[in-house]
Amino acid sequence: MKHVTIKDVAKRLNVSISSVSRAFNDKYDIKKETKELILKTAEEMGYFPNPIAKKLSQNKTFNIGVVVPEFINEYYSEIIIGIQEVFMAHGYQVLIAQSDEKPEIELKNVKTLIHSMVDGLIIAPTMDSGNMEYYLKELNAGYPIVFMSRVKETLEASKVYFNNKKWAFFAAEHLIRQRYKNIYYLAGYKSLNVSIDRIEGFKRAMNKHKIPKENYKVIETGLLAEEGMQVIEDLIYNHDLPDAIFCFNDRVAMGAIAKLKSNGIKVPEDIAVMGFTETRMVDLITPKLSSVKQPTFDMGKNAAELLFKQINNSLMEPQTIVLNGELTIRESSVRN
Amino acid sequence: MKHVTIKDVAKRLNVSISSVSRAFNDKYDIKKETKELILKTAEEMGYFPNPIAKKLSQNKTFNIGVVVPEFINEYYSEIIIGIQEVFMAHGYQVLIAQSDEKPEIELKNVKTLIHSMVDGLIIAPTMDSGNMEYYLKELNAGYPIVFMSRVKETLEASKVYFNNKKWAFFAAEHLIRQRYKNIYYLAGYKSLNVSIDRIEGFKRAMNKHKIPKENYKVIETGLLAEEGMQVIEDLIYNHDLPDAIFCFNDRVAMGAIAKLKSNGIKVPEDIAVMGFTETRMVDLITPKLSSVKQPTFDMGKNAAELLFKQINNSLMEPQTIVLNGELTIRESSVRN
DNA sequence: TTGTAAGCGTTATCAG
DNA sequence: CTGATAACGCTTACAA
Repeated sequence: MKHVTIKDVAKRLNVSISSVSRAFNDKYDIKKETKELILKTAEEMGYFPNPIAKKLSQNKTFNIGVVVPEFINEYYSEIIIGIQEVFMAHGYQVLIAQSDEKPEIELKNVKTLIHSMVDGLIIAPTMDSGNMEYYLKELNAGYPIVFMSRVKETLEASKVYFNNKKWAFFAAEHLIRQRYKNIYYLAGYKSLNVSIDRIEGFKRAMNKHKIPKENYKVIETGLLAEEGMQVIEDLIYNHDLPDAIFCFNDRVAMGAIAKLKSNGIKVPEDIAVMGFTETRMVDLITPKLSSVKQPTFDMGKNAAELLFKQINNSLMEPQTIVLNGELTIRESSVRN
Repeated sequence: MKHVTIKDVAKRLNVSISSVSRAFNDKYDIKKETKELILKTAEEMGYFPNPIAKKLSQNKTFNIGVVVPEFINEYYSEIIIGIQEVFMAHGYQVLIAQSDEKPEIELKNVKTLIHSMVDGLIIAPTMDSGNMEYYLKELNAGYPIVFMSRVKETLEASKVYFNNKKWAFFAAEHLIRQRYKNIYYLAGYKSLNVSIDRIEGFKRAMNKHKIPKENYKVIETGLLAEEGMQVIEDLIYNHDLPDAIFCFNDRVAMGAIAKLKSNGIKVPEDIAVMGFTETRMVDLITPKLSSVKQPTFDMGKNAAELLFKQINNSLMEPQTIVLNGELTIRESSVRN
């Protein structure tokens, strides 16, 4: 139970604790044999440097904090794995906090992590609340922060995000090319930065292909399957069905498809459906869902690397990384 | 950037640092006014106790480690949320490590966490490898560990798990009551403790209802949808199809359903399907999937509370908590 | 009720 | 190359 300390090792070998310390941190000069002897003995004694003491004396925690809106869905889980991979390789611990999609909880999480003195933060904000100001204040005070995923392009800070405009454009264009004439976009929350970007991409495709304004619509939904269902129910009730639907994410798409099917409307024969942020479910549902895949793992890795550089002051200017994805057409969005 | 310390506060008020310390830890006697004055001044100065220093002097890290097989699927994510809720309320940080279903990585994760001196561990093991011995050695050496989810009932340690036998029995019995005569169980990995228990529950139902041995089968699959698909493909190839299939989890079930459908086999008309470990997808697929819901959140909370007690020595004997679930019959397993 | 001072286990500076 | 020793910021006997 008792932890062997550097002193125990030093005493055993009749060397100073500094020597032992040096043996374990090869940035100092120390004779090779001494070092090997120390390491060997330490090993035998079951000594392992106490990370807490190291943290205190170096005034670093070697912890970083990651704040995500949720990690129930695979999207942020995969991102986190990417982050962990980078930081664990550098001997850091990654503290994960999830905000349950609530800005208040997000702010609390960030404050808790800052109080626990993490060396840096990766934040994937929920909605655009007033929190950003607070984060930027911390950032300007010298706190390393990297923003991720749901961020504005204009944000003056290091950030990593998906090129939502471009890929929403591609997805919408695909539907147009399939000769669908009436296309509705179930757009997530309009207050979400990513939503705004995807709406812009969607509209750009409509304009480029000269789809008349009365032939497309942007409808606000939430992020959940139930909300996709609700919108479809309303559309059915209002006899206002398009021939193609583009959804904010796969969950909304799956909700929409389920509701359409249960009303005897066939996908894609009667109405085509397109998802976004591809999940593992796409191949398992009927029809298989067309969707846009985001490079989640890379997103995490990139954000982590940016933060790591920031922590070590090797990043002078805020840097922005914009990632691209992959559009895979499956059964749900093609003419037979 | 510079952190305000206890000394700064003490100096400002001309009190000793111990007084300041005491003001922040109300377990010592201190005059009420002094305390309030100190707290107020500290607040003004932006002082916040340095957690690292506290950790070092108390020889505790106030960190606990959680090792899960994966957190891509909602199952462990929800469990983690339950754990976090309990420990954050006690001022602990929760370090999460995922083993990618690999025992070697799991062992490495546990060792890393122990080296980083977490005050206790919650381990959800991947497979039954030799790792258990190592964990029990640490446990016996006084290290607080709680095991979770995929554990043997005979394990002599605190543990929290789902009553797999019972609920696999209920699920299988439901299929029998629906008058399905040939029932196959796609059983996950046989080396998984939960698999063994569910197989036992399945067989118990078969025996109770006197289903002849030639009318049921236990087939090893993995944990993934693809593996469910593969098994169905093989069965189709061998002209060996039952009239009902019970699956290790919803993913396997969804894979099975997808493969059956793509071969023109109707669910549940031709073959009924039953899932397990209910996911949010159950209502979104066609047909809606019958499944057994596990209390993930409670599982996390219970494990966390057990560990917390162990850390604080208020738990003398290893304790076992066995949780129950909920069987929901949907479209995939009923006769019309 | 308050202050003094010795830890906690390292790193890092400065001599030697 | 190695050893003493002062930090790091807090808790906690012990004394007053």
